[in-house]
Amino acid sequence: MSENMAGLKRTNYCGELGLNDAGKEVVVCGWAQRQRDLGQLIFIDLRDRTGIVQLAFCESLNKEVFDKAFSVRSEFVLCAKGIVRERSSKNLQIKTGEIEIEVSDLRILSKSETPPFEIVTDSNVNEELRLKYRYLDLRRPDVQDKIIQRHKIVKIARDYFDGNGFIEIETPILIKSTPEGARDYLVPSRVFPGNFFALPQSPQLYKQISMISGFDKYFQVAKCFRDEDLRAQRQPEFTQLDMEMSFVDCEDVMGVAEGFLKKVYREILNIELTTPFLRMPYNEAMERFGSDKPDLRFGLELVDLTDSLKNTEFKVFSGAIANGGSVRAINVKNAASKVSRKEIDKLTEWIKAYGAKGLAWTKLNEDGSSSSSYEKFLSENECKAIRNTVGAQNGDVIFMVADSKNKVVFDSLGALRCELAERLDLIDKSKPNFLWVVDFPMFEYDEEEGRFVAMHHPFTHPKDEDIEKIEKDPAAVRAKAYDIVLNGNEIGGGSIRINSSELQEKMFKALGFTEESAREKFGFLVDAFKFGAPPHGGLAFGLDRLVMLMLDCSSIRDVIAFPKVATSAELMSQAPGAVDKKQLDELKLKISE
RNA sequence: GGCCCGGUAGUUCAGUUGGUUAGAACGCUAGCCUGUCACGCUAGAGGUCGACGGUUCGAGCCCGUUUCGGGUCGCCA
Repeated sequence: MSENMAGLKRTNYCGELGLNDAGKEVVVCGWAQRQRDLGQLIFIDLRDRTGIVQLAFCESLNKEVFDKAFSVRSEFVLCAKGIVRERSSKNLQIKTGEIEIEVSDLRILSKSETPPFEIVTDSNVNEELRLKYRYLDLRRPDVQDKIIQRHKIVKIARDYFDGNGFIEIETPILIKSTPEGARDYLVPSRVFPGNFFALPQSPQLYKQISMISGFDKYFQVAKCFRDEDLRAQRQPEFTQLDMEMSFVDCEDVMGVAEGFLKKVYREILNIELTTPFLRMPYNEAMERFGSDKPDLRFGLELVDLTDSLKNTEFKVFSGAIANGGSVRAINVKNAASKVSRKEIDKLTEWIKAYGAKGLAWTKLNEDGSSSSSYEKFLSENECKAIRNTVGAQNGDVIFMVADSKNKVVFDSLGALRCELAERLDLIDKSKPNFLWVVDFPMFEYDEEEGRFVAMHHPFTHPKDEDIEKIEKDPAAVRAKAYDIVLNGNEIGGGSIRINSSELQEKMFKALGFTEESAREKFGFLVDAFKFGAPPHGGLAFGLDRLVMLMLDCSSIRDVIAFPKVATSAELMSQAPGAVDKKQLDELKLKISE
């Protein structure tokens, strides 16, 4: 039978004891990390969230307690009372290694089966098993530490925003579905059979409404939900640090966000960030890096070869250009000896995932010889022009993509750029690289829907000078939107919002909403705009992603206590699960076979 | 939905060209041990090779299907 703690009260955490405590009687609680039985002497390492302390048991001193210690196994929950003693043989590798506790009273509060994996730092265990036994995985100090760091980051966020006059407002989790954007998680209504709530993809509309209500500065640690497929950096259920401010423009919001990052980096990582961060227009980011979230820790910039190649006989290039596309290249310095022909062939296959039909390349060897996939189809002048334009010298490798869609050229070369930098170890990982991408296009054309859709969301304010183009030339309208990028990862984004019902209606029209559908979906917001809406704007950080990058993790699952796997199932609780027929009946739902 | 990768003792892995009884380390169990701290020594237990089907005299290995997990494209206003 397990024992209780009657008469004992914890006095100290394990990891906090030291030489200063020598001679004191203490009570500690925790899990048995390991028991070492030396015959007439037993040591137990006791672990709690602060660290480990050694308990010592001597058969000749206290036979009853010694016998109890003999029976202790890994992960038993113990409570021990004893005197802190300076050790005769110290272990300076652990924080509490100068002392031990000579135990006079030991309680086995709970026994444990042998755990399916050892509870140690840096254990290399299959993630599926770790997630099934997440409660054990979370006992591992390194795993636990990430969750504690996350707590500290959230605490800093609350303090920072509170200190700057923001008010935390909880917005609803059961809301109305708005089928723009990501797929909603739906919750059936019992009271209104056939009707559904949606879980919020973000608190967007409510935080805007709270501006209209006069709260002026809003903040929330907000759970958000998107029923889309997962990625290493994406969970269906995630947390945003969400904020909104009134009477501001872009720079004000970005300044507040920078202030937060500065504070959190200083307090968590002891890194002093230099603000303001670089601002880069979207068009420049795409042209130079093929990405709206470029990683600026390395070069490998894209070079536009369209002018040199528009008249070439080689139809792969000239055809792409004639159909409205482009030919662009990356020149990789001194890579000829590091990138084999076989690897290039693999990259050619790899890049097809991004829509590229192929990967053209030229390898300029150190000895002046060269090989190329395309030069034989080009004139000597064209070959020279390419080499000159990209600035290639002996030892370099040129990669090129041609496509009639610029999006394909940018996406594929943008991805190739990052892949090559990773493979060739060109990334300066010594410090974090922050960047604002600004001046996003207001609209992008959706071929499937056959209409323009909002790139950010339909409440984004266009740049004032572009408002007149909304009807005539929607593709040229830029938005007062900004994304914050860290090391090539989007960690947040926001915008100044529309605050006039006239402009909002104009936007809905440009997006192809009929008056009725706009009213049906967002009528309450349009109505609210009619009653004195201040100019306002805001931003949301993807908290999970920010924490992941700050703690140098490769998966977002590492910084979420109970994450979901690729199928969006949760392996520990086995969610989602079937429900009783009675529950379905109450909801007037039937599961079709 | 597409493509790629993976699944062998509790764990991490090895397993040759398809060939006798599938191995190692750690963990676990028992015994011994008074200063260990990744304690040590001795002995032992532990396997549906993810599942199903096929090829074969013979399958952990080859083929097909499937399941679970990872990565990625689509998707993610």
